[in-house]
Amino acid sequence: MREQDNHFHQSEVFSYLPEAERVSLLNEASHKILKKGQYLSHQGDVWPKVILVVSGQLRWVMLAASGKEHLLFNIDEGQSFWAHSVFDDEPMPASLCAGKKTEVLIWDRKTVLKYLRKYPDVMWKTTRMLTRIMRHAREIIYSLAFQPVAGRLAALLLDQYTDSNSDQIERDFTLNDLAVRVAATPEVVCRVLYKFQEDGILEITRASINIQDLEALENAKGE
Amino acid sequence: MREQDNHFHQSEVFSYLPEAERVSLLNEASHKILKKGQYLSHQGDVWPKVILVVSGQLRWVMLAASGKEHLLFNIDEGQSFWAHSVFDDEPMPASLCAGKKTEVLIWDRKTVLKYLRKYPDVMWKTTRMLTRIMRHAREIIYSLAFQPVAGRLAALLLDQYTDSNSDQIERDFTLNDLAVRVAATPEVVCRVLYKFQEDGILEITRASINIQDLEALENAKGE
DNA sequence: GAAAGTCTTTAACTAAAGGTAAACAATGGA
DNA sequence: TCCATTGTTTACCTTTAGTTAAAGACTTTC
Repeated sequence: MREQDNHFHQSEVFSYLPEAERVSLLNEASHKILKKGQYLSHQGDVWPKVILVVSGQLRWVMLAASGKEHLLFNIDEGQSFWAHSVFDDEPMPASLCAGKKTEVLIWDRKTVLKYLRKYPDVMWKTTRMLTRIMRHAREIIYSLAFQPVAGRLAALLLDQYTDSNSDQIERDFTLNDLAVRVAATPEVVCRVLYKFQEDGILEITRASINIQDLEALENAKGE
Repeated sequence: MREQDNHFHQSEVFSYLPEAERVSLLNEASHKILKKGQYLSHQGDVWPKVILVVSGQLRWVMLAASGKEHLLFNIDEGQSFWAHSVFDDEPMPASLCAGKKTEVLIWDRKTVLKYLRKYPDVMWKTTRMLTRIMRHAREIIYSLAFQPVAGRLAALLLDQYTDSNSDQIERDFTLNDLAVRVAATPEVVCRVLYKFQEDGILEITRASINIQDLEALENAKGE
């Protein structure tokens, strides 16, 4: 087992397949490298694929008619994603776009099903994965319906903070990146960030954001 | 086959089971009658059940810490619902509450799985159902992120309109019922409705809402 | 290193939505 | 019938968010 294949062997559903089958399925994957900003699939396409991000990051982005966009979640290194069309043959409800240079493995539905059909218990694991995504969608709806921008932004910062392990957050994202995640504009995000600084919750420089008062930030998040 | 069991035999996943199995599964259902406003399950409970609404209506309602609520969708007569806990044993992300007097059939996870396990292709149908719900959640997120209250309300009215077949909508719902669905307040809903009337899109009386200009309403909905 | 472009920050203004309160209509019991 | 309750409507005010514009900081490219 090659080291770079670990992500695959430990992935959410496939890890439950017997090893021999896993190896065989891995051999049937096609391989693609995306440049930053390149699209893997477009909203509206019927695209019955299963993917695994080997390195880099994909973004699951919803596009509005007006041209605005809303980033629902990232698919990071090691994570897999089962396209909606796999299950119902309908067009995709959002687009997959590389956030940086990204390497992915791709399988067709029929390839994956060929393996899953033999293992009903593994097949059943896909329902757990879909439920996880539904729960995530629920959180997004909750925060849009009940939380003002400040609350959603606080939640997002706390997310970043838990990923890194210091209370300093590197600013390797733009204000627009944040805005697209909390369904707001860069100007509003900027204003809210400086409001947090005024309240002693954050300290902002051009290179980083420091969390000064974790408890207050949790509080701003609500609940 | 009794007439009142038709809903079950034609339901989203179970209809794919062989008839003998279906009859047997139906016999294992427990039966419950809910009064209007009564809860079948509460947000936060682990509740691994599958249900079918025989008559009446259940509401899938999200509760905020503040006490506000947001109605995500209704489960109407003949529709089934697979609780999240069935798939992942985690607490339910919202509550089920009867919108009127409602009769439901209820199965435990283990009962349903006993049957499904024998039919992997039927089991796979659950993924299609979960995907349908995910797509619905996506629409809700879309409208919260990109549409103002007026757009969401227009979409909801058009929904009601397509259900009835006249361009008159009976007002058998309160302003609060509407507000809870579009994540707003009754006062704002009222204001928007009368704004629509001003624009010649609707005609409002205390008993009904008339659609005067369908195209303009479609337009207000966006896209 | 200069120029062009992108990103950040601030301000002033506008629009949208929520909160509160009060008047009014309809409904359902007692 | 009257009263209490619930739902509707309107007005006024506050808060929140979006728009526009402009200046400054940083990056990239030539």
